[in-house]
Amino acid sequence: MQGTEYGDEEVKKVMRTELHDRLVQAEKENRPLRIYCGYDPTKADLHLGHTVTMRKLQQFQEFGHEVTFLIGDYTALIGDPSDKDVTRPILKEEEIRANANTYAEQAFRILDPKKTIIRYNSEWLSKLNFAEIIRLTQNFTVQQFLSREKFKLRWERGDAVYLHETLYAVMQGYDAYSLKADVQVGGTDQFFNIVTAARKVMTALGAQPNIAICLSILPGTDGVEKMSKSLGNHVPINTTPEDMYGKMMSIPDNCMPVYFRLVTRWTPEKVAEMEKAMQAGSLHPRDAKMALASEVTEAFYGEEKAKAAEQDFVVKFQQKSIPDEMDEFVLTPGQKCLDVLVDAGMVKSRTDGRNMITQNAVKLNEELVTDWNAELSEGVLQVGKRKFVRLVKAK
RNA sequence: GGGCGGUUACCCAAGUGGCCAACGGGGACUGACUGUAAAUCAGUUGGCAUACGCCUUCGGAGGUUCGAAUCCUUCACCGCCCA
Repeated sequence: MQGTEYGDEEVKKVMRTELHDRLVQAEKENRPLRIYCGYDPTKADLHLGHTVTMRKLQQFQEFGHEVTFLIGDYTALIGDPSDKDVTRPILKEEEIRANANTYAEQAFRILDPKKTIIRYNSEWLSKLNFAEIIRLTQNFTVQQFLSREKFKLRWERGDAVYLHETLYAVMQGYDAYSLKADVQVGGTDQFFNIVTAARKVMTALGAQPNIAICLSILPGTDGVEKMSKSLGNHVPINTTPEDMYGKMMSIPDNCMPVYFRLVTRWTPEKVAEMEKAMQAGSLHPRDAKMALASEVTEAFYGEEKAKAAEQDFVVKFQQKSIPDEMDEFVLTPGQKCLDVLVDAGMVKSRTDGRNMITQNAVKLNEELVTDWNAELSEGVLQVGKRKFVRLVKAK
């Protein structure tokens, strides 16, 4: 149950008991538990935040349970109103399909492809007829939806709450029913969808309600907002080991504990131990964060590449020396420093380049460049802390 | 359908004829300090120009004026109220 959060101790207790009972029941029936988590293919790239639930799925997988990775191609037609306080733009079907394709591939960096069942919810949702939908919605009152925080907020502000948005939770409930799910994994923002909607739909249709595993929301690299690409505080999955390691090092100290629980493979004992050591002062927060960055990077890229990424980080940022690999830029005779900065894409404009130079941000071979008309020789040109380019002469 | 209010740079937001490339805040970037943490201090944040200055920008188009983000006309979008 590491990293779970229900906002209510009672609910947590109930879920814990139910999970225990269900395990016993499944054992008797000589079958594994059926676990699932749904992902709406609304973006092309996944980030670390998405992997929180995948990691939980993976843990179940390790214990031999049956895991379904559900791609919400049909729910993506609506877009989950849970995590937004504004109406979502509606995606085109082609976009959804394109995104869906990249999802599974990225998910398999965590989940075992051989043990994972991939399903699309259009499979059953597209077959429902109007009468069936009416019967499903009879289980809910408008008040239930209006009392949800996100809808309530919009209601009070006088913003639109569209009728179709209420169907999202109903659809998710029908997913759980169709999959005969024992357990549904999701973020705390899924609490309503899982606990209220899915369990109700399942019960109404005569099935055993599924058990919710709600996980805390992973904050972004700013340490405050929920990780999301649009806020620019995300750690993408499709990136380089160096970038991933570096991004991990930029998270604030105070959100390390959340990261420990949500994105590492560490046991609760190990986490407790590290936190204790940090408090006692025997573990430097920086070293703890490096361990965290290594662990996360290793989970995606393997031990060897993670070690290399760490080395790269130490060299580049802690010792502030110049990295081995960087892009090359071929000098043209007569080209001034400012031209090089602009042409090599190191600065966004000549004005910006001038500012950088006057702010002592430009170095050639570790020597400050103060004249933007200087003609540069071969070597390594650096702007700010992390932009490097190797200047070479034309052959 | 009628009345009123709004649309300013990445975001929020001030500006209601010249002193406006446009106050302030947030964010971002750079430097100092450091652990690519936090906090703090200093600077930059339309483009071109090593300066003087010039050019483009305040929802779109047109107009008034020596001069417009600011006034007028019109179009588009958004919000509030009445029907």
